[in-house]
Amino acid sequence: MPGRHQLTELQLAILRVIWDRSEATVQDVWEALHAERGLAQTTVATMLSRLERHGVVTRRAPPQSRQYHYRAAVTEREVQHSMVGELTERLFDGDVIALVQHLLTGEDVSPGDIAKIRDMIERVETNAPETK
Amino acid sequence: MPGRHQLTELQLAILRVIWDRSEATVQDVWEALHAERGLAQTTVATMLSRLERHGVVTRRAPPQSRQYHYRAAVTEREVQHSMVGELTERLFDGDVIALVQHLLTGEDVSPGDIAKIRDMIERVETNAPETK
DNA sequence: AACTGAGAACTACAGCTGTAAATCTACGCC
DNA sequence: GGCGTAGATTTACAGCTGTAGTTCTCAGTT
Repeated sequence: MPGRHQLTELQLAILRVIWDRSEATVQDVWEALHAERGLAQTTVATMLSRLERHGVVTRRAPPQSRQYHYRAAVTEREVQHSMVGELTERLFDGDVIALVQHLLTGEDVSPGDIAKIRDMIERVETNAPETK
Repeated sequence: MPGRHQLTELQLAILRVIWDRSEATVQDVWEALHAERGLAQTTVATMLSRLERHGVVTRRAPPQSRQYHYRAAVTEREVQHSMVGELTERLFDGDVIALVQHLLTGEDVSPGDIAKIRDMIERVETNAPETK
């Protein structure tokens, strides 16, 4: 039952590692990130502790070892939802349509993308035609 | 020629006041915000100074008074673009389509909204039919 | 039982935001 | 020309992130 999450770049990178393998140790996360970012293990450990304090991840030590295993307490979808929601609120006054319009009229979508979106809409409309 | 902007809620609120009237004093911003947020004038002043330091706004004192007038150095559209871009990068690995899909399949868009988006797409496709 | 090493926990610190009190400064008035 | 005051500037501080060194602890090895 997570509320609003505003996660930073690094926090997301760490979470992504955990999501990918559904459970990870400090070692695992460090191995996955240190090539790109050159972080120290203690940095990763600190971050994971804080994320736990914030209820974003949970941890537990398996019987034989005292090495903690971290699991996500929030799904990627939940995080996406709350972060996109927050951005929409802040930047478009909560108007999702305005956000979509921004995307469509921006220079980041190619005509091909537009076509894809059109198809997506078609699918959504036929699958959920509860237009009542 | 502004680069990446990651603005916070308060910073955006302040900018929005400036955008709305194209030029604003500390007083103006304070008047617009203190009802909602109960900020002190000095708080607003501090924020505006820092925004100026970051190049997000500029200021100038008109001849007769030495009360600064602040103007935005970035447009709302630029900010939207860079913030949405950043979010897309972080959360959807830069895949705009994935973001749109997230929006379409989430519970925030009603069937009516979907229809609006369909219309928008139609307009975009006919206006810019460079599908070559 | 003492020793060591791996991993966890604690401590530290700079830079940022939000918040605002305290202080400086210069213009217009008596 | 001194003085009040409006507004700007300076100073302050807590809480957060990113970053990491230092220290503690316990389990297994001689």
